[in-house]
Amino acid sequence: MTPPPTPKKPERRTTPLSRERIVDAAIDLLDTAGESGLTFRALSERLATGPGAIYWHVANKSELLVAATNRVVSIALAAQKAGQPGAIHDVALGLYDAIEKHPWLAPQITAQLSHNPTGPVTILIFEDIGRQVSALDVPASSWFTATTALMHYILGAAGQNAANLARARSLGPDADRSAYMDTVAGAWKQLSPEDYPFTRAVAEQGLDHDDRTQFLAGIDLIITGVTAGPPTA
Amino acid sequence: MTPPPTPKKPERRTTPLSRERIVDAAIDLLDTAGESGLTFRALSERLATGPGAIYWHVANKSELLVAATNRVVSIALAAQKAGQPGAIHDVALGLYDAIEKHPWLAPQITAQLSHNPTGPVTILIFEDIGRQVSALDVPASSWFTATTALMHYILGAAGQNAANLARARSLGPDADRSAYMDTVAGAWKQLSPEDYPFTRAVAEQGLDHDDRTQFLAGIDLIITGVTAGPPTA
DNA sequence: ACATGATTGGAACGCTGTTCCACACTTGTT
DNA sequence: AACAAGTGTGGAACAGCGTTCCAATCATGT
Repeated sequence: MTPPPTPKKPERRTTPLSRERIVDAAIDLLDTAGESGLTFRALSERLATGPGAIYWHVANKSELLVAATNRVVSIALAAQKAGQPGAIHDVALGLYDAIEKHPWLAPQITAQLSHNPTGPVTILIFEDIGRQVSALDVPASSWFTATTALMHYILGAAGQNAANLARARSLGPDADRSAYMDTVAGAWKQLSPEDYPFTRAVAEQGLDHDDRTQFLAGIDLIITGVTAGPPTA
Repeated sequence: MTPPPTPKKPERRTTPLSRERIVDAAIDLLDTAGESGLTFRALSERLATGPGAIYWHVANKSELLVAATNRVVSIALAAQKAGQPGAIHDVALGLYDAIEKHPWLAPQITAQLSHNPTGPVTILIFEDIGRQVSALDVPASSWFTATTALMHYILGAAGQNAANLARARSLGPDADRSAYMDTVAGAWKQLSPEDYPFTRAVAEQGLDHDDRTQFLAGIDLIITGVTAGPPTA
């Protein structure tokens, strides 16, 4: 509605290269080209600049990865209501879906849990899961254990699922997760019955083909443990 | 007792550079110099050879990491007896100790769970944990969920603990885990009570200073969930 | 004594994250 | 209107990485 040709603000240039734009491009690159696809040269090209310019806005690659992770996690956890029944499912599925959409996320989060336990990503997730745990009817003494157990299960299982999906897709666009799980079960059935009786037995009974149901079963298992048996603190 | 100078077997040369020796050196390098310390050049130097020679015995770095992981995990899980009460604790602590001794192990295992779900490391761990689960008095339908939950918790929690330990050591040789946990709790107490009520509450009540007890509490929590509440399959 | 094939180790290639610096552009002051 | 200052840019250059290549060496069968 106001298109005079360069009036007062000549608009520095087309899209002036901000930290936000860099993080956006980084996330896009990670999603499309994978973890190893994020390089400063590829990023430069996509942003139509040189590698040096990026370093004006971002200290190094590590900080860039933290920022990208933080952004995605924040969005995933943004819309949560506390205290409601099934609220843990919402938080868990929020992370689950984010990790499925961004397969690089799970390794990144676990790496940041290790390298920076007081960092924003760590606290964001811990707080969000923990809030649902504290709404459960359990003594405060088991909060930490319960939250930790849930967090590790969510990140591990969701990461595993995302990896399975990515692998299934790489085997051909027609093959879905279901077909891929059959492949895995098939491989497991080849194992020696003497050395690997359990894995074979599980393979025989068939792997679950509904990933979300399987994931939530694990969540419920832990919740059951939390509410059923605090061993008298 | 038999020191004739080079009798029949002149002994090719001092230590002829086998795949086993390479893996040994790699593990040593990972333990002492960390994940980023394992390079083919450092490895060459330690083995008194060139980078090219290593490639005769090992296809690439990825395969070398798989072999190193496999070796350490195999040893950690070697002495396990099935079916005994508390056997899950033994398996869990076996992995826990191995990860504490080799801080690079947890990230490696989770990466291999993703990249190669039918690989030896994956199956080794899954089988060993699962065997203890199947000895529990639960229906076979919950075996997969229970084993998965335990596996992810063990790897996540043990990895976190190892990272904490490494971090504590890097802050000074006198500081132990206990002092480090106080540091973390201190940082958490600085958080805004409005945005992070749960994390603050947990920090106030103090973090557990006995890492193994804390770890086993999580294991027991999951086991309780497994035995108490299969929600009527 | 020779030929063969299994090993070795150093040089070289392409890639990475990162640093450096000469250049443009915007802005505030005269 | 002209200039100084400082913010932002982008391309060149560096060290180090995994990996490949190949001429030289060793152990061995003939």
